[in-house]
Amino acid sequence: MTDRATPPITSRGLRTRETVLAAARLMFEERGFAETTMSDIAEAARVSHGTVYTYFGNKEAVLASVVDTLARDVVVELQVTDDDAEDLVGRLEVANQRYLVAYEKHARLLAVVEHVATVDPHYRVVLEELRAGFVQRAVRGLRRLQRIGEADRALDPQVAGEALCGMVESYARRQTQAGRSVSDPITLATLNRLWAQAIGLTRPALNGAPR
Amino acid sequence: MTDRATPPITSRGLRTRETVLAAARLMFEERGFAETTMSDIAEAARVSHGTVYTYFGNKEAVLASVVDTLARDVVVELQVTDDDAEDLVGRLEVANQRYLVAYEKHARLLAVVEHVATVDPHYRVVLEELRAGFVQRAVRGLRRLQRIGEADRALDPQVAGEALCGMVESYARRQTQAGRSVSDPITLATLNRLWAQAIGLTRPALNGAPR
Amino acid sequence: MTDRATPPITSRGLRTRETVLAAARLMFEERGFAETTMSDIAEAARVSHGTVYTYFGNKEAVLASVVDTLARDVVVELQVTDDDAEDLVGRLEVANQRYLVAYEKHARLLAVVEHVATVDPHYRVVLEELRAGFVQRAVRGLRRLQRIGEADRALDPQVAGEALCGMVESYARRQTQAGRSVSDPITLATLNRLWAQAIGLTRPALNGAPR
Amino acid sequence: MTDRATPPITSRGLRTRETVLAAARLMFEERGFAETTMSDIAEAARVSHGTVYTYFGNKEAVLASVVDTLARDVVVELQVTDDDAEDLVGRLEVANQRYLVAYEKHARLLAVVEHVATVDPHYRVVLEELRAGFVQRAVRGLRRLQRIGEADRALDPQVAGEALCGMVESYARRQTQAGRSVSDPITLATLNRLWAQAIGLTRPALNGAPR
DNA sequence: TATGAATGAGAGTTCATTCAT
DNA sequence: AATGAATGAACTCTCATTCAT
Repeated sequence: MTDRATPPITSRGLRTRETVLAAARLMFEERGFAETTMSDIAEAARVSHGTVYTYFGNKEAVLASVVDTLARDVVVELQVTDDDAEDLVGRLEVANQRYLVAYEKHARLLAVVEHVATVDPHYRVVLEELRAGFVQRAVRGLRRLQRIGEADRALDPQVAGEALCGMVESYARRQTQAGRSVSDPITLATLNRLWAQAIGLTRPALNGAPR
Repeated sequence: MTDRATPPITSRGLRTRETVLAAARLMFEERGFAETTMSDIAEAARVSHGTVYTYFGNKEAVLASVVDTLARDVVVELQVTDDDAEDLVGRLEVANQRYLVAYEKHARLLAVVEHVATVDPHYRVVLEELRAGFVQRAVRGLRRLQRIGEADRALDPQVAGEALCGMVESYARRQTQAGRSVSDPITLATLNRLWAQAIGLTRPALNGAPR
Repeated sequence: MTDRATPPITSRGLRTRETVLAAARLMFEERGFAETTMSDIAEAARVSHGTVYTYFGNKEAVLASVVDTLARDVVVELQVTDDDAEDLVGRLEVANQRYLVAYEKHARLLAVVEHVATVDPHYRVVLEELRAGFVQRAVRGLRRLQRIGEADRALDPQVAGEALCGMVESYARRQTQAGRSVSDPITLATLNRLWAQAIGLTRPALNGAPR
Repeated sequence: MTDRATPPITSRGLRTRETVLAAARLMFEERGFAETTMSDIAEAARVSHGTVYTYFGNKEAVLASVVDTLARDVVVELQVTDDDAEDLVGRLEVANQRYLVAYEKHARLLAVVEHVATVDPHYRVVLEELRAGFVQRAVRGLRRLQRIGEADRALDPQVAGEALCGMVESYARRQTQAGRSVSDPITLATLNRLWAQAIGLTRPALNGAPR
């Protein structure tokens, strides 16, 4: 009941904590949360059973920490610099590429989070936030294009933004699950073209055909 | 060792089996497979603990049966009649609507299947097959439109088909998870329009703007 | 609790009872008592689950009935007629042969009884009685031979009788367990010769060497 | 799946393991293997339910360990030193005594092993090996006596050896089961005399009559 | 008489968590 | 800080037995 986990003070403790965290992530990815035991984690980290409890109050806390790290990483990886803020299409393409790469990297852990999210609302929020950056950029980009008359004004930007981000994510998920890579240029080009045409991007802005 | 579970013979047995199956589906949807206990199922079905084992050899077998029923239902629900085979866009719209409705109905169970699929390859196949009908229809439709010059020939039909189906599924998933309905006409119209424009459908074939 | 088992009245009932009994014996022999389930018995008898309870109040009662039949059979099989009552050695040889044959026939069930006897004293008595006939004949025979000066008078007839019967039973058990037959003439001859020499039977009474 | 039972490292763990093992032996002896529950063992060892699983992967493993200990003990207890290797009869008498004492000590556990051996061939081998030493000594002894003309050459030494060892074991079993001791000098003397006479040992080698 | 559905006590086993060292 | 022993609640599954038909 009492939270017996204390933050590590010595550098040795810090190292151990990191080791456990890394091991936990690996195991969660490999087996899912419910199917991973604390022993699995301890074994993978090559520490004793009880050591995990030195740093984490319980199994839930381990997951929370793993997901926390994930969230931090993803935010960084999806960052699109503001250079060349006017090239909206170019920014979209960069964002999509970043997204595909990041998704591929974290796909297995994301699947775990998605599963626990069906039971624990906290993780629903986390997922929401992870996606928010990607979606909001898309929605805002679409709005701007509609305003300057370069995108189909008949589309609800929120619905369209979410749907198109979903398209990319969904494709990434499917490919990743099937063990196929998703960061190849052809896939990227096709998705970009679908996206651009879907929002009715007027021709001049469009790059050449994929392949 | 031996499969102690026998199919019911009397109508009473049949009724009980159905009750258990329905209860199991509810519990799996609510808590996921690993998090549901056999007692949960028995309680929900208002039968004794052991009765579940009268009809299902073990927990896995219950899931298998639940998913089997799901698969049967989905196939029927996604069926698009061959009437008006020439109106490709109309057929696409019908298919999308069917899909959204079916997805909404089965979303929670599908999430469960998706989770167990990460561990058990058998369920990967099941999911694959569930999606196959929807995706193949999309891919074939796109190919036909490309051939008659009414869709963008620069697109890889397989990638595009999968991506667009993914777009619809993804949208449905997100909305459903957030507790929002997905079968309203505006959402449908927007998704249809995105789809149509994405594949570069020439204007005449396109219905009016959504809203 | 209430003894729901009623003795069968119709001939059809009698037949069913016999079928169940035979099936039970087979299963007990094959798996032992604890490892045999009522379903095993029902299945082997090709009757329904509940039918067993029509004739036997519970699992214990089935075993009791099986063992009862066994006891009756064994008594008959070990019977040595009183013809030629004077040829003591001949009678011994006949008794030994009878015993070996009977043991081989019932070995597997006897092993079961021996096991339950470790827990249930009732079966200890049953085993005692099964052996009693064989042992008593040996003891009485030895006493008579000692009296007429044809056997070693230094032996305690009770100990010797039990030990020699044990020798035969033990040999039968071992051979049977190893899947070897025990009713061949060489084995019999060797055991007879050991027995005869052990009690110091004076030469004239002894038959020739085995082989 | 994985063998969660690890050998103890600390002396405390070692002590606990021994306690559990001893308790298990007691319970197996008292009730047999199938009839003993893991809770019985835990209770008898005064440890918690789960502690048994700390040291033994499952119930089978507990039995295996108990039997392993038994086998080691028996080998030591049956050892007959090679002193006075020429006094064959003396050695036989020592071997018999050792055997009776050892049998009495382990009778109940042996009965358990004999029962599981009917189902698990591994234990058949174990029993075979336990007896092998005793039987082989007898067979070899008899062969040597036959060669030097001091034993009945008409006997098949293998059959005779097995039968006579069986006689001793059988007697020990019966007496032990009936709750009587077996290590008294009269029993021993009688068995020795029966054995000696059975193999036709010529008089000079024979010690005086029992009693 | 016979059937098969239903029951529930109880078995083996797992594993998150606590504790003594 | 780290270890490994110990715990016990909770789980899956079995099976003797009862009951309605």
